[in-house]
Amino acid sequence: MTHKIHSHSFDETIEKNWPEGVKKTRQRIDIYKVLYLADEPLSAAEIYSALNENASKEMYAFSTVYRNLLAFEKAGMIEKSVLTTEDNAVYELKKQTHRHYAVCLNCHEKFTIATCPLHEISKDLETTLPGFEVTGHHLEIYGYCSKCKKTMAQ
Amino acid sequence: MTHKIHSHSFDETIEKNWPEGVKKTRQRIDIYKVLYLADEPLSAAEIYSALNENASKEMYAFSTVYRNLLAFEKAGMIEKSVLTTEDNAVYELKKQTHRHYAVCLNCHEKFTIATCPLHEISKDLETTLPGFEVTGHHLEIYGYCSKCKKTMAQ
DNA sequence: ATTTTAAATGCAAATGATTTGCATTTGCAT
DNA sequence: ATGCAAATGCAAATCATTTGCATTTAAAAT
Repeated sequence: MTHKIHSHSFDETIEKNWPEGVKKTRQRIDIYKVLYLADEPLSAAEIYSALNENASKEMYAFSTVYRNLLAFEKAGMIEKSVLTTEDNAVYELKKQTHRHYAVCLNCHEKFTIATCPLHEISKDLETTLPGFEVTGHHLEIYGYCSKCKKTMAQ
Repeated sequence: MTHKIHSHSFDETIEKNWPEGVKKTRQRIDIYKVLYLADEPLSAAEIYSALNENASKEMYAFSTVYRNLLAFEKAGMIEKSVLTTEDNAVYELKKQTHRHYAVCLNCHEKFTIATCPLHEISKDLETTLPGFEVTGHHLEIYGYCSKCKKTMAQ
């Protein structure tokens, strides 16, 4: 996370997606990069750890992480969601592609779901709720994975 | 919520849906009844208020509400969910029919969505995740309602 | 390049939801 | 009726998240 080492596509991404009104600070760029490099939604604590993991840098405050996640969310850069099985929120960059998960209520393992139902739903919404502007959605399927079903049956 | 006055269909419901292993206590029956009478998911605080609203009865403890919601959830009697826009969980009885909402990120108003995509998704799941037993799901669409869009544009 | 200023940061303390330890009470099986 | 494991009530603990305030900093204005 030394921000002097930029991957080519990170520079492009940040260039394209950083909104006008959002002041660029060292900590914001680093938080953005943590989210950019993550392959799944991260909690504030995970982002905080990722930032402060590297002993060679100064530490960032927890409040800074939270305040900037809020700022990013308001600016439409990220999406926040809360899983039923977890007691904290998770955050991810808004991307064209996204995934949904089936979550095991027992072991909390997440299994990726192939389909995303947004498109059909949003069609219906246009007629049902005229004027409502959809900016995101969240789908979570829960139940028990095959492994846990066996364990719990015993 | 005086539990001596039972509506006919509440008695039937509780009779049919109360699982074997769950001990019936006064407080559990009252909590169940609050959920039964509610027309939308309730937070623990709302359930607590509904229980203790009536000055003529003894008070129930907050911990009792939480512990029993957990017990109900484990027993498959209720469903817990956390909305992105709220900072607390909400609970509702597991019923055949259920609704999803479009939530306004600004005013937090909830608009009912006509469609429920569970059926198509669960078909896909059977092939994608053999062995995973779906017990519930949660869909949330978010964005901005027409009223807030106007307000925020100014 | 330097000054200016509103916004961002760090820290510690506050908040709010939820959980837990423990002594007491209560379903319900014997 | 009796006994015991499970449920309750209360207060204190926990955990995620938010906030107040003094200090620093990005970036606009000079």
